Amino acid sequence: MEYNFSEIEQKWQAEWEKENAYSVSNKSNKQPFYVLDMFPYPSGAGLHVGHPLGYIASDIYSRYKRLQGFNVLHPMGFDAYGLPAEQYAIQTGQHPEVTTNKNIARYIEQLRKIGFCYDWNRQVRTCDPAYYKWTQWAFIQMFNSYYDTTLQKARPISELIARWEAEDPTWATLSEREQQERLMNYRIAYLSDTKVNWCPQLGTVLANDEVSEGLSVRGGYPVEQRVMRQWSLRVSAYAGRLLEGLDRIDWTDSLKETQRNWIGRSEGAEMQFAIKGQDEPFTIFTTRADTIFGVTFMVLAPESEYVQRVVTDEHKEEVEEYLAWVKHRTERERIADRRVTGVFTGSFAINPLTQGEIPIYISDYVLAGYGTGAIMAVPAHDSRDYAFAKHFNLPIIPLIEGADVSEQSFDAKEGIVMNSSFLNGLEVKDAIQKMKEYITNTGIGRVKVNYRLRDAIFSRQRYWGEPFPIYYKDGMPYALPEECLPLQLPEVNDFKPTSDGRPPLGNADLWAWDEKNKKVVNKSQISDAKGIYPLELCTMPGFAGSSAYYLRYMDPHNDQALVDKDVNAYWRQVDLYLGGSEHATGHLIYSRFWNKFLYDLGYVCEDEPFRKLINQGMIQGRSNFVYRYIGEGATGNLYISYNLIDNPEYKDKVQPIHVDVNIVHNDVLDINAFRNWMPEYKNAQFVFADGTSVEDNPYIGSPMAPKQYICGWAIEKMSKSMFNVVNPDDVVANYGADTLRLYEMFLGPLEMSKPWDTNGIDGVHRFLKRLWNMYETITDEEPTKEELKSLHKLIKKITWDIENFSFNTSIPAFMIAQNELSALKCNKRAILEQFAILMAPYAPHIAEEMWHKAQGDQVPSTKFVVNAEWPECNEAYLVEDTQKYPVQFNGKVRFTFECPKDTPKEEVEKLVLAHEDTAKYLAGNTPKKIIVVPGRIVNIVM
RNA sequence: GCGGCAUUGGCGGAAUUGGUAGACGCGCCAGACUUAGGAUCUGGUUCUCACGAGUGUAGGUUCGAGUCCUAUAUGCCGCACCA
Repeated sequence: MEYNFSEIEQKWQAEWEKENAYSVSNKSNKQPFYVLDMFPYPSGAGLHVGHPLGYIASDIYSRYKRLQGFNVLHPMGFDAYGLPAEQYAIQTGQHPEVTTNKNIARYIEQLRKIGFCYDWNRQVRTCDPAYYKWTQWAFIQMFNSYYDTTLQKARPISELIARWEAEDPTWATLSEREQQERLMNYRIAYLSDTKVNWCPQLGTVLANDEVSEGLSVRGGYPVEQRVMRQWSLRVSAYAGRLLEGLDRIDWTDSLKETQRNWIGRSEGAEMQFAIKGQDEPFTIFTTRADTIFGVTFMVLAPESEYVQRVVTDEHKEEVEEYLAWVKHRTERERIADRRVTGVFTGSFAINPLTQGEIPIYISDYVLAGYGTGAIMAVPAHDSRDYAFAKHFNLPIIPLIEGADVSEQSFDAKEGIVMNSSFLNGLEVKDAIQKMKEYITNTGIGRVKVNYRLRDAIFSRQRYWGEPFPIYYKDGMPYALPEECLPLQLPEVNDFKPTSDGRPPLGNADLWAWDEKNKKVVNKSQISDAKGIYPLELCTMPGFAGSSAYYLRYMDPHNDQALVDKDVNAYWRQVDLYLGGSEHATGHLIYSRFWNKFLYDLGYVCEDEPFRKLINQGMIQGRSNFVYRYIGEGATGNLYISYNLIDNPEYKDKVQPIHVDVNIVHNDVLDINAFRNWMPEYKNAQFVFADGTSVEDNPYIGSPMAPKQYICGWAIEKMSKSMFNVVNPDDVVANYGADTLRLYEMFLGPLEMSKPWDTNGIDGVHRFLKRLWNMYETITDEEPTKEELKSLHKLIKKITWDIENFSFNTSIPAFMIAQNELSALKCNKRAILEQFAILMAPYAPHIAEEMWHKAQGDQVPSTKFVVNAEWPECNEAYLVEDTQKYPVQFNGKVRFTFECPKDTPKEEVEKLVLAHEDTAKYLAGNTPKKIIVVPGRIVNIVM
């Protein structure tokens, strides 16, 4: 019987849906297990074969755990807010919600076809008010909390107020506005004037992880620095805990390193330097306190608040000029042009140890956002200080024996210290330690740990995002009462910023807060007297909605809490999280921060959200090329087969052109499809692999004309412009979901990046067909020792593979076992039943069918596949069941019809001719021949 | 510059705790069935005529190394004027 994958897969998908087979209960005596995929942003392009890689792996693991008796939570949802839908809205006027819902529908359809065991009842969408209610709720909690540095955790800000009321007599004397301003310095979600990454083309602010090399990650537009009043989240308060938490979770080393890098802990000292002629000293941060005897100048960041204090009158003009110049430089220019720049302030600092006078400079190589925005420069032992000293002709004092600083600085923290008074003769490491003790004891400074991690800027000047549950009274922000959530995103008639440059929500009319009646009213009514105030115009960034979605899946329909306490206590945390490493410094930092915050306030029971995390590799595209002849006498219509392009007559006379990989099979071009692909290739002529141009027969590789045009190939990013996008729907239609699943796993180790190469998928498909045939007749005989041995080897191997996420090595194991059993002519029920169960996580549809067959269930299927070829026909239909799909099939038609089992050859031929589908396609023509071959494929040749 | 990961036939890759290197698949070669093969099945396929050699390169540890150590090269990824 033919392996009719599409029939089998549709049948079981419908069955699973009908039975609600994968819905999960929060009440169970079983042990819980939570497997999560990073939810996708539903882009307009739909899924390509790279997307399901991780989903397939997590699905295998989920099904395995389920078969082991765990209660497995395996949900899916959509990260629905984002720039592309909004950009599209600006261009077309189409509401982002419409676009987004359309894209989501397409994603769901694509995902369903692959046979995942998601509990769709738990689907979440970040743009759904019932969902973003809890995003806004979390924001209010952050607004109403502060970070207690003694307890090292977030506490309600009411505790801070109570303490000030009790201990600080000035508190009561402050006006409400002054009190609010003071509180703002402590809130975990706070408003401040911050230097931000402003992207003019996108018209919005971006977080650090959304900017790369001075360009926006989305769109690649230039980004400049600007000071704006913005919401931020005090992520930096959690830097230490985010770092230390990494030691307790099971993530890959590379990902942990990336996060450690991003958090950037460095242990050093803060030291105070007096300014000559002033009372107040200023503070610098250094990790090399031991080099203080080599300080020959000081440098301030241009934005440093110390600048105005130290600039003398005669240098004022020069300094202002420099500051203006720095301000105008974009981030990109700064990165590209790293020439030494700077200016002298006219002031001198006093070295606290030598009492020597040291000139103070301003330069943009010192960053305002790190440490104190001021440094002591030791040119002999810091390459940046060295370059600066050389440029301004400042002295360089070597402090380490044997270090040659005539050409470059000696940055290494090793060697014996010299020229350093009481540190002389010590190893650098010991000198650092001794100096730390010295400055602590003398009070010159203190030991300090600094982090590179900055607070997350949380405002976006965009429409398509969560509105802030915030209104402004007397210029200060106030949170909406929790019971008023969600604050729904209002309608606007224009998605662009307003003409006076305010964010798009400035276009909304119904956008003011009536404090007394607790409702949204028209903004024309705004008046302090009536207690009607303006609402915040910014929306939240993309990471807001994705920071706690894993908690919401636990209890998605709860309208009383983000997640019920008991439910949270049952699932606890994500046991296995799968997704791309591109989220290492964004989502995976923010989520951990968000979770730790909720943990501090007692809303969740685990400090870390994701116990084990695996990064699946990216799937790259494998592009195909044809080679246009551009040598002498070229018409632009001649294409040379890849195997010939190095021949002397063609060498350097061909131009590679991307060709759609979907009209290339195993690197052989479908020449008719190529001619129909685009008008410019309509009259294409070829030099085939055999070196001739004669086309005896239009069928590729036909025996009557063994003409093959071989394409070249290259590994590139999968993208539309390279014509190398492979759609999973096409693979499912041609080979079935089970083949797709097995093949994606078979490609290589999950974590590694690898190209999608369709060559080779036939091998996996063949295996399934062979396996299928083993279930033709099943006996109740006792299995032999050999057969059992083969099965048990397989059980051991598959178990090990899944436990170790080594899915790629399972497919060979299945193949070997199938081969062995088939060599033993094994068709015993006991064996085949077990085989089906082992296959179930990997290829669930065929496994269900096989298992039912092994159980002796009636599984009727008498369909034949008919392949018919029409040379003249460009359009044809693929008929399956009762549905009719148009296909571009190069003059070939494929459809199915029913016919009793074991019908003789001649009888089948007659039946084919008599069949109504055949009649439809024959359209009065008489076929040259009908061929029935052992695989029960019927070929009709016209 | 700092950090992480990788490197095995024509190709993707396997070798799980230091123990027969190249499993399995693709491709290729030969054969069978066929008007035909683009279907299916069978056999072969690291290199070398062979002796032998062989896991990027050079050393080391070991009875034994793809696997451990040292150095080095190449590629990919992350961070990067972070004091």
